[in-house]
Amino acid sequence: MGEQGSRGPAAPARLRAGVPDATVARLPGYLRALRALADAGRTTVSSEALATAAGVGSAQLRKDLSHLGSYGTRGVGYEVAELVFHISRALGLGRRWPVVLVGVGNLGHALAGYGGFDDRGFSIAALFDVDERRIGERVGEQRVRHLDDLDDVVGAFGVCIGVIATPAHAAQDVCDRLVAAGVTSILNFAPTLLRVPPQVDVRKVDLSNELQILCFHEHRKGFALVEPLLDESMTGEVSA
Amino acid sequence: MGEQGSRGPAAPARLRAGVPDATVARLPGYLRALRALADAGRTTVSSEALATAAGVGSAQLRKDLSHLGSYGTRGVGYEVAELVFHISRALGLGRRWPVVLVGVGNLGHALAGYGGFDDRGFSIAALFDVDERRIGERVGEQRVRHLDDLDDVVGAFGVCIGVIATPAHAAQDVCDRLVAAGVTSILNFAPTLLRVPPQVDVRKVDLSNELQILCFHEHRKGFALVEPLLDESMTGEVSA
DNA sequence: CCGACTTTGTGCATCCGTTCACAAGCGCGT
DNA sequence: ACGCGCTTGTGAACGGATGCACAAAGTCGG
Repeated sequence: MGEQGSRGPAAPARLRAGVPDATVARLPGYLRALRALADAGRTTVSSEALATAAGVGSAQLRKDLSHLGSYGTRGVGYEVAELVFHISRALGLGRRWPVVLVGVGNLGHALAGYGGFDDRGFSIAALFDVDERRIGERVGEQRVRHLDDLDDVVGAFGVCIGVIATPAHAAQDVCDRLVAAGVTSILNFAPTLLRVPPQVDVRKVDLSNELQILCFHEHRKGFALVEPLLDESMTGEVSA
Repeated sequence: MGEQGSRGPAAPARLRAGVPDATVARLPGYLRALRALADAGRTTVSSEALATAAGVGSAQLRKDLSHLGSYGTRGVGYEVAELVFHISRALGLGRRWPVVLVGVGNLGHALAGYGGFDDRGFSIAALFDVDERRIGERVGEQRVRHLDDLDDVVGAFGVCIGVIATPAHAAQDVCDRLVAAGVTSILNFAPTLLRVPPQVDVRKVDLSNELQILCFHEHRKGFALVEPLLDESMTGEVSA
């Protein structure tokens, strides 16, 4: 993607196209912090205050926001409502996004009942499973449908986001069917690497991975206490 | 930090201490891919094959592994079992880590029943909630205990990892109690930013965040189809 | 109307992570 | 025994992200 030439002063310098991934990943956090501030009655907020509320540095916050445009007032700060609007629009939350969820086991139930969906901008278009015993079961406002109906639902609602909450062994097959039906963004809770065509985005959430990462740091903390600067030669030959 | 002089062949150059975070975050993925290979009967694997299985580039895999040591054989590849051992050890998975889970709602149930825990290296030391109606309920092999018992359990099992699966409004309080009890790593499923002392690690998993990030890319795809190179001037004045 | 104070937006330097490309090392066939 | 081909490990270039520090720009009080 070639974005060049921000030099032209006549052009309003729209760099909307080039929002770095790292920034995008933080925008939802800013949005949440802003909503909390709005609920608390604040109408304006400084970069310092918002950054603290979102858990980042103020310089980083300003740089992130600068990628969306100049929506602050120097000497004052940002207007909360305005910033919410602009961040929402940058994230594409202007419309309501229908989402399909596949796999209505323990996790699927939890996700379907989670506030995170209907909360802001997302609605569950349908729940799917392949287990005959679950078909027809009511979960929230939806009834569980058979995965074979996927194409119909995706077509009818214009769904482009799918959530996979199946066991690992079924995930790739479900993924393929989602992609075939036209879904182009997938959130995967199954502990498997999904193979998808290049135009499809996948994000993975894996409990086990996260625990192992925490575990590493915990492990290091332990060593930091006992032997701050020694290398661990004695643990080098446990095998054999 | 100062690793220079690979010229000295006598010094074994132990850089175990300096494993980059980005590398650590990928190690669990390598581990999973290696286990899959082992289950398939493979005893050795090249960086190219393992990288493909883990969804990364081969150069990145080799560099990541080089941070743990030199456990490959040139011209051959890596021995699967050996690599599993070394990565496991680097992650601190040599022992079994007890974990406490707070919040036994929909999500808590799902997490407790998830294979990811007992699967590899983790075991649930106890489940906690504050809702009297849930105290005593059996979930898996555990009974739900009251959060007031937290200190006892953490002390008795030497727990240092806690998982928060409560509603957002309760998360900070639960977090404080976990930290006070001695927990130093927290996996947070509640959509809130947790305030913790600097020595405590927090990782956050947020459904809504992930969906919004996907949403952004989906949003961009839509524009890419309609107007590949135009900037979106007409969407600039939706307000007012 | 002006000057002092506040806060944004951003150039710049730095750091970290990724990728390339290749020399070093190992096994194998002859 | 020896060279050939394969794969690792890593130096080095590259690109992106982070944080600092300050000029630009606005508000507010006098």
